[in-house]
Amino acid sequence: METRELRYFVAVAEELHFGRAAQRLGIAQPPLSRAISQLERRLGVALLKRDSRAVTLTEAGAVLLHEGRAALDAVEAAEQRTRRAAPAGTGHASVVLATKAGASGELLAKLLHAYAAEPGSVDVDVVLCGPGEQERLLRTGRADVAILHHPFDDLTGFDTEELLTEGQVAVLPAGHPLTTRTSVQLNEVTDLPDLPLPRWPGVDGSYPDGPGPEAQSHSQLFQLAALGRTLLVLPDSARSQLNDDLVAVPIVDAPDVTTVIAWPPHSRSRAVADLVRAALRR
Amino acid sequence: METRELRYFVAVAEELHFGRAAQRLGIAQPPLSRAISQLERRLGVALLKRDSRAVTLTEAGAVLLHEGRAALDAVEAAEQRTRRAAPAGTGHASVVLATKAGASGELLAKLLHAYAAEPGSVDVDVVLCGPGEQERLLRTGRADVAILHHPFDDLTGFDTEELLTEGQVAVLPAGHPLTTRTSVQLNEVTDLPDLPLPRWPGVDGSYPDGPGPEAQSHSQLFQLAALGRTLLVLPDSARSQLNDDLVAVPIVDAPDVTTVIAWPPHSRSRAVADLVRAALRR
DNA sequence: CAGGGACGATACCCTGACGGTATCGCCGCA
DNA sequence: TGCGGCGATACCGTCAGGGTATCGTCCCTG
Repeated sequence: METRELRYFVAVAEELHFGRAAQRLGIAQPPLSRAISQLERRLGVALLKRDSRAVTLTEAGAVLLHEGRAALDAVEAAEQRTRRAAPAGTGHASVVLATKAGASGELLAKLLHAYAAEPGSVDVDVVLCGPGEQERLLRTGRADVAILHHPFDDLTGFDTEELLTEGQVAVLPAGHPLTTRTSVQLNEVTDLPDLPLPRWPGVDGSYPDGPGPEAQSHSQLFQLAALGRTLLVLPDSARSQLNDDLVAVPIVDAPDVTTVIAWPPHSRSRAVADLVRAALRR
Repeated sequence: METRELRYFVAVAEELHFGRAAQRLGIAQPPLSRAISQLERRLGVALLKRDSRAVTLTEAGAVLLHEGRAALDAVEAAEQRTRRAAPAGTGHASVVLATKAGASGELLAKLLHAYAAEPGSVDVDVVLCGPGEQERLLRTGRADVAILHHPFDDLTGFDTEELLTEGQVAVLPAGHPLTTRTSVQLNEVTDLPDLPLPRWPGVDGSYPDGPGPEAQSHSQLFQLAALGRTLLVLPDSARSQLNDDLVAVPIVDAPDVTTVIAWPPHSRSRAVADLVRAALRR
């Protein structure tokens, strides 16, 4: 099976529409139809059910969508990591570490400091990205190692080491009635009609529907929270970034957030291993 | 990057010889040369160093060999699992379980029995294979779940659950001087010139070099051991398969063998999950 | 030192896979 | 009953990728 076929199938399986998929792939619809039916013939399995008016996945199609995405990620990772591999001595080697912008700042600083002190340490390219994006970077080889947050990020398929477990706090504007409390319950804050949760752009840049305000950065978030336009639920360590306008109240029943350092299980990079070791010794 | 290019590169990287690689791929040498240099141009990285007389991998080439193998495995796994996915109700679904022939027989029987008793259990295709082969089957999607043995099999990239940890024994012909001992040390048995370790065929069917006899099956192994032609080092549980001609003596300093059940981390199969649960409840 | 052989690169040709346009067939809907 | 949306089919052109022949280089050897 060629990656081209996989890409074609994944596009159709995601769009469930040959025309749109073809457009997304930058080709015409007929060759796409042909490629898919040829793939089905070669596999000997129906992948899509085309009854008039709607395209749906068969059982096998769902499997191929799932496994195919993983395979495409692996191929892309091979390509990216090869591209980044320094051509034997030329140029300086480096590691790419992906982390959520604005999260675990102190921990990260300590980690980088500890690693830099190691003998034989190389440059660390820190990539700050939006929530959930680190996982993608790691799976597609654009990053070598990442700081992830359980249970928000999907850790399946990665090797991980736990760095920190903490509770979560509700961030409220100073003066809000609940700020007099020493702790709150999750349902007390998530149901507040005047303080909806903010909305972040997805990978495609569009925003999910909902009542909350749209935000693109952490500074925007904090500003919106200070203005009483949104509620933030953040890990405990984020308190250090709050100013006087904002008050953090622990949420007693919110799930604990575990910060982990993660890397692809087959990684052979010494730099990654050293980074992980430094992180654990921190 | 297309899988064809990856396959070509992996072949050359493994053979370190364009002619042989081309032969293995069933194409002529010139198109292979072209494909590789084109790949290098597109990646912008040198993958191979061709100084006269020898082809060697560059740093980047080593990365692509490693990551590329993983990617090819993932693509093949996608293909195999899709092919095996029952076309929505047609035919009976089944799981493929790979295990080393002759190992952990009792444990396996209990596991299968426990699983079969579960509500909603499906047929389990048990594939008996040579040592180390299960891992490959699992990585390439020809199996859904496998019984592996730490530290012999490479578990990186799999989710696992431990089932059993045991010591190892030396299997000697009845009457051998060491059979009077209640335990031995590893170096006492591996250095015996009269009892070399047997040799197994590799994946390509050829035998490694060495003094030991060649064997293809477990019954051959036991027969060779009984004839005093070879030494066997096996996990403790293998004692149940020995007859009177053979005596097992515990090796005090041999590493413990852990039997695990392993599956790909992104598996979504309910059957696999049920099997693992049954294995733990066994 | 000349000749041969091993090996990868280059030159050149040819086939067919893949993409494009035009059109069909089917279905749902006004 | 005609129209529009959508996937499949027919047909055609192009170029990517495979084949053969040959070259250039290096090493080995007589």
